[in-house]
Amino acid sequence: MSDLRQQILVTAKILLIKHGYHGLSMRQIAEAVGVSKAALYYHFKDKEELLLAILVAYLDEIEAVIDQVRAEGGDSRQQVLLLIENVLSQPAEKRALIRLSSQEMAQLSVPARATFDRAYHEKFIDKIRGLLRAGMDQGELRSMDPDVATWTLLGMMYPYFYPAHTADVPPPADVAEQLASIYLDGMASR
Amino acid sequence: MSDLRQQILVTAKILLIKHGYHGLSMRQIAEAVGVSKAALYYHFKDKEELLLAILVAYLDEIEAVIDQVRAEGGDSRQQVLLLIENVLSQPAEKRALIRLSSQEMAQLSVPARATFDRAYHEKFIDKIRGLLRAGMDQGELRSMDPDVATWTLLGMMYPYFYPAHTADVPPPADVAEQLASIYLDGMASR
DNA sequence: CCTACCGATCGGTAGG
DNA sequence: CCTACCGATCGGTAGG
Repeated sequence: MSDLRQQILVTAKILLIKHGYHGLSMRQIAEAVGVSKAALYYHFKDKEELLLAILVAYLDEIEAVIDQVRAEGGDSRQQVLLLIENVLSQPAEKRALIRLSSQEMAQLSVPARATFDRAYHEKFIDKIRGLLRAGMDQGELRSMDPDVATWTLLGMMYPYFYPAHTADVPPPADVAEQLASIYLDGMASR
Repeated sequence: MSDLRQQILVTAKILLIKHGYHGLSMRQIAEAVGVSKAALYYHFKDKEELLLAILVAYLDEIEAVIDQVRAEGGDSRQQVLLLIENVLSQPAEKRALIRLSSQEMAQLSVPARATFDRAYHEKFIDKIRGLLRAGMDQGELRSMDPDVATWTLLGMMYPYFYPAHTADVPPPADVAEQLASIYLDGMASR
């Protein structure tokens, strides 16, 4: 992986967060990096491949966060708290990327969307669902549709993936506590 | 309000949901309506004003839904259930617009964003927060930061504002029940 | 003079 | 990786 490729990814990621896929031009990226537009096309087949590289690289980071939470042990309820804390304490830029993943998916071509969707579920959704399902099996969480449980947890964090809420800093730690408290009480086994 | 203006709004709304702001051209809208591009510019100063008109018109619909829920009475916990049921049973197109509102806000110019932001809070966020705060004052909901309570409720519904989840039909009624159950148990007074 | 458009084209920029 | 371009399309506006 060349230095320039890395530099392109870093710069393009920042611009993508600010402008979205269609609002961002290859010309713009090239100028920000300080290279010609052709240089971008040397490293990435087209605009879509560049977007995909940014998003998939980020999915790897998310996966690492989730794996770390699961490895740190504790029961599933502690893991949910830890997950919320870890996700919300990410820098605003990283949280924005989670939102962009689902948001810009619709802009992808059919094959690219299929590729991304697979990684999105494998590295992100399925991992969280696995954590929650384990908690249900252990009787630590109430038994319900694991998909609804997963998307509810993600959804609760979603507002903090928008710039409007973040003001470019992570939300205070007590927001994570409040979210965890609502979710865990709502998901308590009965 | 002329017929053509209405027709433009209806058509542009559908295209906006599919393509997003930057992915949608005035040309495309004009062709879909069956008029010239100049006709669009007769009714709307520019592309941004058209987007704004679509979103603000939809905020009025949301406001009506919330007002209706509050008018139907019942305690705040019943109103939360009713709100979730009503929002999730909206057609996929309407739910997609809620997501677009927050999503495309970032693409607006500074003055346009200020205008929209005011309407967004007045007709949507503040109404829900008012409902929840009333519930807290009555002791029907646990006392906590009303903003966190509001965004948690909205966030839980967010996944169902994405096409990936909706498959163009409303989620089954028991999803609304499950969401309400998690939220209301998590928000139960203690 | 008006409202409600039209066909054609402007200067720039898109992805490649 | 660059310079020099392309076919097409972008948002917006001219005169009538």
